[in-house]
Amino acid sequence: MKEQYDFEAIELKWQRIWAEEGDFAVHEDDSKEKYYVLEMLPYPSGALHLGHVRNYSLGDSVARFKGLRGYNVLHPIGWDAFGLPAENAAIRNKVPPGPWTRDNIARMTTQCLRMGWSYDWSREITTCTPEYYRWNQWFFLQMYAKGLAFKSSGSVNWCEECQTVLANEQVVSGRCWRDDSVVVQKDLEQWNLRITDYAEELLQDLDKLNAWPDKVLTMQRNWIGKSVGARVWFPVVDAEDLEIEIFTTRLDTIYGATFMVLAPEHPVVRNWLDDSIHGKTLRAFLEDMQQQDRTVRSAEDTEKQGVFTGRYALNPFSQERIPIWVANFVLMEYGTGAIMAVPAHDQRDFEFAEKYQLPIPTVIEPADDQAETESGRAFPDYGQLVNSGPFSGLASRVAQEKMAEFAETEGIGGKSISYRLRDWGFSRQRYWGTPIPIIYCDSCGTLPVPEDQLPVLLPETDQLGLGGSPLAKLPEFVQVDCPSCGGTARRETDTMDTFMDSSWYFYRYTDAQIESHAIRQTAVQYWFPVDIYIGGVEHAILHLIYMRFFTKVMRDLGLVALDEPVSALFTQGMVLKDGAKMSKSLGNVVAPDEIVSEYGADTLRLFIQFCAPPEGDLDWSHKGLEGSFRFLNRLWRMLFRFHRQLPSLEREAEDVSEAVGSRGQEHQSEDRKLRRKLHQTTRKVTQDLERLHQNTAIAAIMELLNSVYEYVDSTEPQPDLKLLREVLETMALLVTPFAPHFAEEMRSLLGHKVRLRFASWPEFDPELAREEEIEVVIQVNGKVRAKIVTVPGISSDEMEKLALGDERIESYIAGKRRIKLVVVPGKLVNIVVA
RNA sequence: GCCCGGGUGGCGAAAUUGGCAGACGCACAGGACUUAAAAUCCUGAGGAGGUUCACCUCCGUGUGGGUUCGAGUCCCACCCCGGGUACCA
Repeated sequence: MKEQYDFEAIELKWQRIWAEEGDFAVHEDDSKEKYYVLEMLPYPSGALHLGHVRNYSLGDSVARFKGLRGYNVLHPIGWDAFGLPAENAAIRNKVPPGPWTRDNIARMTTQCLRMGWSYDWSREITTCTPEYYRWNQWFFLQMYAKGLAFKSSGSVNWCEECQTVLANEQVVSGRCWRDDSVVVQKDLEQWNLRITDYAEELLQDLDKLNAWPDKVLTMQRNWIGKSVGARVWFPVVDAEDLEIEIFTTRLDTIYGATFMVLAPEHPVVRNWLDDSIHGKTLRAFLEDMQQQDRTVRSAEDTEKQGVFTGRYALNPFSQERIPIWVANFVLMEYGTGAIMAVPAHDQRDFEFAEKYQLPIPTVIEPADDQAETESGRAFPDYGQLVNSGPFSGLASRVAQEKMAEFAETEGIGGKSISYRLRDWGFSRQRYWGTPIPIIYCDSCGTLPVPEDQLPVLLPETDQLGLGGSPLAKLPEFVQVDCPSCGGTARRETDTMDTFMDSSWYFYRYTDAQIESHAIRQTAVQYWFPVDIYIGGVEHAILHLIYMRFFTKVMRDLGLVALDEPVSALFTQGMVLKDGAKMSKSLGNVVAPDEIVSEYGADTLRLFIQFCAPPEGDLDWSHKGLEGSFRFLNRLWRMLFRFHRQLPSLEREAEDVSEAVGSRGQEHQSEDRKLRRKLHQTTRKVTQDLERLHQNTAIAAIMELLNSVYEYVDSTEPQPDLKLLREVLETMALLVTPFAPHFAEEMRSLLGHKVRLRFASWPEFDPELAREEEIEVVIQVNGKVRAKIVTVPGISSDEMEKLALGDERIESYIAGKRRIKLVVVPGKLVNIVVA
């Protein structure tokens, strides 16, 4: 054993052995309980950053802990390799996306190996390979056949200068990030996936996800945004058969609807643009709206803007003629893209009505016990109906029921449920993604690519310049024989949203090599559900809802027998630098490589898990790394000091009394104290790891090491070597989840011939962990006035007696009247006096 | 704007259920070792004030209120920071 802790030699040595011996390769084994640890797969952006290090070190600590606890652990990794950054890099650096991505993967793989994470690399997947993405295409075809994939018009950010679609990220305050020209909204035919068919189930099944964080459940619930209300058709005056459908959650206010508002994108608006009086202003307004960002447009503090269309509708309840407006604050994506405006009882409608001087009649009055309406504001609460024809006098809730019934019998509407959730806009006018397997034939129409012709290969190209869909510019890709008539046809040139790739990859891990099918069902049956899924909280909505949706689709296709793929979710906090998300554009990325070469992977892994709780954000600072490095060195020195003297493993079974007896009685209390600390620490670390409190688990191990130093000091020159050996043995196991190379080396130095893979997590004895004495706090009027050391299990009566009898307490209560006395068993006495 | 989080010493943080606020670590200070320094080992420490120091008092978990014998923890209002907002992943 060397005196110095040579982390590099140790880490490289064990990484080699783990790989050679295949320590992390797993297979389905019915004799063991399985445990599937999944971390969100990385996007190969270039190099590992500290966010990755944090995520995967946490996952690895869980995987190694569960492995030591006897589970058959599946711990896979792969690459989310399609996406926009590769295309941006291609345009910037003139490197095609394929090679760029593959280079990044190679580099990041090396970095992962250097970190010593326990992945089963034989299951590695890369989503940009035909072996993977052909199954994206296959799934798409199944969904197309079931009507779950469909085309519809959708609006995109369009840059006239580049003649191309921009991602939201590429729009910087309304302008193109490349040439600073104004971005407009443009309608394009787009593929969609019908996630809204599953809206109710996605909402209901959130209740099954007991081991998901509440905040994620809440966010998803709000995202799905179920609202119960009614639909009503408003006939347009002087337009035969034309009716506009609205959705409202406040049918009870319909007599107060004095105008209608349509979203600028509403289809009926297009037909009114030629109106001789209003057409011009209408066209100008719509053009204006094309340049207004959608999130800004709907913001409450955004100035409400609108124009009158020149048309009127008939309020089907009051039979009043009401004007139809178009305005920025109504969105096509929500509800029906049209609202009945009730200015007296909706704040946005109120502001709009005031601005454009529309009538604001009151139809709801507060019930007697409610506050008066505030003037200058809408009254949005429930109350009692007035000026509402036959419904006047009813309470809001009752009126909603009666009015919905009325609408139904009259054939003018009825009860309805609306969701905020929109269908999944699935196509991208980009190159670096999975080609959508669709063929357009002038005579046969839209046709799916026959399954036996999959995959539709993405051609390797560097023709990425500006303008339109890159694939559309590759004739050899576009031209295809029609699978039906054999004539000349065109391929779809849009590619899939990359969220497709990450919606089912975790199934593929269970048999990553299978060529005949997307997944092997027996493998999925064995490994699923995922026992814990660990990833950044920034994925709380999109990825995690698409993934849930996809599982339900797969279930309905008969592929899996699951409603939900993931039983427990852990959302990790972000790694920040100076209070902001680390990103290349901010130039605040910290590279782990330097840290690894200066301190080693174990120190980095240990520190990144020690310095903050895993669910909280971590503002990175180098300070403190030294402390984790010091801890490992301190442990190393203790080992070095005693490793030659420690009783050998072979003699471990021999009688303990021999060793203890020979050193007499004098240090028995120190021995007991250390043994107690050992069992307490094992208990604490075990419990903390079960609830993913890695930071406090590490703190506990540090405390134990401090106790060992104290023990060695106080028992000098005769520490109980048998006990010392037991402590060091246990510590090797306890640090394994955080510093596995160190642990492996430590065990080998202690004489173990078998590696951690064959070891077991230490047990603790609650008897030995029990404290000999406890401290009871005595408060007077809630202030700590004394502390009394006593025995565990003391009764409440005795505690009270001790408290009242304590001389320090006497001066505080003497001559005062006792009002109350609270005893918390084993902990505290509070005497309340006046 | 809307939805979801977070705010505790000089710093990262801890505090399973409402019960001693500040474990553990960093930085700092002092001591031991050393010719010296580094490293190491040991000790100290929330802030203010009093006593002349081993004791005591008050203040203290973003701000202001509230519930409670007792609040970092629960409730109400507000301020600041972060994430998401459907084409970044």
